[in-house]
Amino acid sequence: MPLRTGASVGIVQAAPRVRIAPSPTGYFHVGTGRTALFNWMFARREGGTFVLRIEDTDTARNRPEHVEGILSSLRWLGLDWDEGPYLQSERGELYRDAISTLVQSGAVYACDCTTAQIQQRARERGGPPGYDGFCRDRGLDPAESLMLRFKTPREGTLQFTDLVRGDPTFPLAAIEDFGVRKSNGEPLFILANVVDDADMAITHVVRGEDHTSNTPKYALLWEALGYGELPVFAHLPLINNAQGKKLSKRRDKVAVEDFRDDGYLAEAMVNYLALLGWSPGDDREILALDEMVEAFRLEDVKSAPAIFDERKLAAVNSHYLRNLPEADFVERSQEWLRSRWAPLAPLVQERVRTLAEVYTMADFAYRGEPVVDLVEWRKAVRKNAKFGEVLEAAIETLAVATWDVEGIHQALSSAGEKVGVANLRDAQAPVRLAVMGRPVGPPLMEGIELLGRDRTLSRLRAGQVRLHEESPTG
RNA sequence: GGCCCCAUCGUCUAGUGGCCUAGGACACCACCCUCUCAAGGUGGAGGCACGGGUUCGAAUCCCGUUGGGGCUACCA
Repeated sequence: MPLRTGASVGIVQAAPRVRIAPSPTGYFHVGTGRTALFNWMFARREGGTFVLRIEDTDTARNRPEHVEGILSSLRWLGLDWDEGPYLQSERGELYRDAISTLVQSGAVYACDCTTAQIQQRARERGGPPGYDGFCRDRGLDPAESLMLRFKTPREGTLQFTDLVRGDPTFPLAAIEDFGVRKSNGEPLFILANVVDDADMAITHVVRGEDHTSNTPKYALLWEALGYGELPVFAHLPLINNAQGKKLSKRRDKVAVEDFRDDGYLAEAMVNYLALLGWSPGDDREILALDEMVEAFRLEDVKSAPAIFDERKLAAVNSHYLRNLPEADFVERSQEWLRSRWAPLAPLVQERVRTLAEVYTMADFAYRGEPVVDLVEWRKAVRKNAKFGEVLEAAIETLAVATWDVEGIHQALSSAGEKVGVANLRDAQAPVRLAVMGRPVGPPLMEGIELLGRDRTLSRLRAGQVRLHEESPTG
């Protein structure tokens, strides 16, 4: 049970405890990075504790190896945590206890509705989508393998303290009977989240604005569990793309590790992220970590969303790069070069005759666009009547391929079959030329895997354009 | 649709009723410096979404309109 001295004693304000609670999705979102940064700055500024908790309750989706990606991204950014990582997957007992408390007090009830049934009823009702409380009074046995839902009050309002956006008020009637436990017995996000925040004595919940509407549910659960005084909230504005939509993996570059791989310095990344939604209140734009900590106040965080502008990030980055002592610059650029080279080296070892040849076998991985050997390109086009068709088919199959050597191999094979080329080699030559620019080089599949889907596809498309330009009509 | 939130140059922001002829940064343009390109320096263009109030005075307070975003899962 958390103890908050500040309110009751009124003299000693307890040191705040904050947390970052990412879920292992396979990459570390820049928005999560910024949330982590703000939590971290707040904790450091106030002499508080920064807790790392991995929210991996969804066993069907989370992969344990993804946790390492979270840790390494946090370390790269320089955001050291004081406690954790705590894994929710190892804290099941806590959630089960909380659930049985809720069952005993009658705060929750069992529900056997399927999603389809819920939607069906909503349609017939003609009203808003969402759960209608159908099972509330059916008295289903909560001991069964059924989903458990929280009995949300049907009237009244609920308000909570939010340091960045005033104190939002929600009408309780708008909050449906949300689920707290899956039918397989696993806790749902909101339950685990609340139980852990209480157990870890979190005093300030600093998270993205996308959680604002979860907060009433959070508060309801918190109260039902008898946890006492609610934490203070701070919902940070979201980071949007140029279209004004929240950054998503599907359309945008969002993974912290992608920025690292593209050659951004961690200190530049942190500096830029800090300035998204916050400013020290004066005209300073370039700030060292300790200067940011010194000036940081949650109350100064803006409540309007910000658009992520990579050009400005690049400007901040170039500033840091220029100001590096020469020896550091040498060291860090070498380190970056090496990280790209390491996975490639074993692939070219048995092909090069001199170390100098390493360069021409590897440059495709370093350049934005490959250096295309036009003599070889034309020769290959002449020899293969289906050159263009192969590129076309490869774009289609690679766009949806599983991104590993096996998946890429399958994609290229089926592309070859689709256009009816005699053997796999004929299907590969055009792809290799388009992607690597040369007829020889590292193994195609491995090279493509390393390059990544986006760059591979854009090179194939560039290849199609080149094909047209190279062969005027006739 | 319902609920919540937001609104200063293209973008990130300063601004919390008079210091605002709205400041800075990125991007853009011009010039200077310069063996090139950068970097650096100087200057320029560019904004308070709209309409009502409140006030001696509104970017700042209130209301409305418009526009935008988030949430609305047995994901987190």
